[in-house]
Amino acid sequence: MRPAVSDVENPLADCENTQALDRAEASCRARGASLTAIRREVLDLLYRSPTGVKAYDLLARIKEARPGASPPTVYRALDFLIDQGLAHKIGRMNLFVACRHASHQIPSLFLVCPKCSGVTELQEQSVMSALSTSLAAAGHRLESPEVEISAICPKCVGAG
Amino acid sequence: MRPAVSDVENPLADCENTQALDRAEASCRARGASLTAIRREVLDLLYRSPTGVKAYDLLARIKEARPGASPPTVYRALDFLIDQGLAHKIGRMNLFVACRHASHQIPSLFLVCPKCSGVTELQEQSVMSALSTSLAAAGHRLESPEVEISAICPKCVGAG
DNA sequence: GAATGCAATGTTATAACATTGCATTTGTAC
DNA sequence: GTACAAATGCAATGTTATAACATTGCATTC
Repeated sequence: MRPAVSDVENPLADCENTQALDRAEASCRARGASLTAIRREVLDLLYRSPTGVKAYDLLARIKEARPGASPPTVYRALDFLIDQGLAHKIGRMNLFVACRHASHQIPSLFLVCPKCSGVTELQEQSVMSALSTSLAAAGHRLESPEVEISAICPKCVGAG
Repeated sequence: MRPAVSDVENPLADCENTQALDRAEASCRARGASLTAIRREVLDLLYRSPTGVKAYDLLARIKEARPGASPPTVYRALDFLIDQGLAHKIGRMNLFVACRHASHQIPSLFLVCPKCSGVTELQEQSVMSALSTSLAAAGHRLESPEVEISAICPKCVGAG
């Protein structure tokens, strides 16, 4: 199966993550919220798992540094990050992913690969405007900026 | 909250359901599969719950007639119905719905209301073609004919 | 500097959702 | 009627998520 968390040491990526974490911290503060140590650690783990990670895998990783961590520890952090627009939940797969897009003016598509469980975030104006129009016509209103779609990823398409 | 299962007696609907069940049985047989009693009962319960129903609510209903029923009883039936294209699972809500469209040549949108958990199935050519184009451009291939979207339903939009 | 308020976290337990594995029965082809 | 596959019964377990309550740490007020 897929690794729970990116397993390659990569100092360059670490550096990018630190910057992203600092930006996230600033944007939380700007909203009067605080990216505490736990939340920052969870977000860091999400950044290191670009194709999504499960809550209990996160818990296992968090426990390495914080042996007392329990399910609520990670679920609270995840709820916070989702509230802050820093992460998304992929309902179909019970998978959590960091949001790579600074702000969600445009709703995102999440392509979930049913073969490898990988998640790709995509922003497509054309799809979203067609969607908005159809929803409005049906009397519905798009609520969440997250639309999940099962789609086989390029790697798995190739693998057959 | 919403009722687990449609609670109004309605002989007319019963009749429609019987016809739909018979059609479903025929289409299974045509594919070399068999819509057994349990599966038929589960599908019947799905038909009576147009906005979706949870697996353990189904289990409770099934147990009324079959006291020995257990989680695998309903999950196996649901898996079968999904394989046969007679039902869908809404991952975000752990909700199951009957499919109202005879065949899924066209993928369906499932509008899941985050307020009342109701599910509406919608077929929109324009959205789906925009989606197919974008996915193809990104190297992905739509796998499941089911696309779930969180959207507030007309009733809840009105309720504010 | 004690008391208060409050957000975050710790801790335990349990609810809710889903699957595995294996024994038994049923249906059906030969 | 034997043999085989499909379906079901059943118990246990695995997985995901939340409830309920206690504690900590820090800022503010008195």
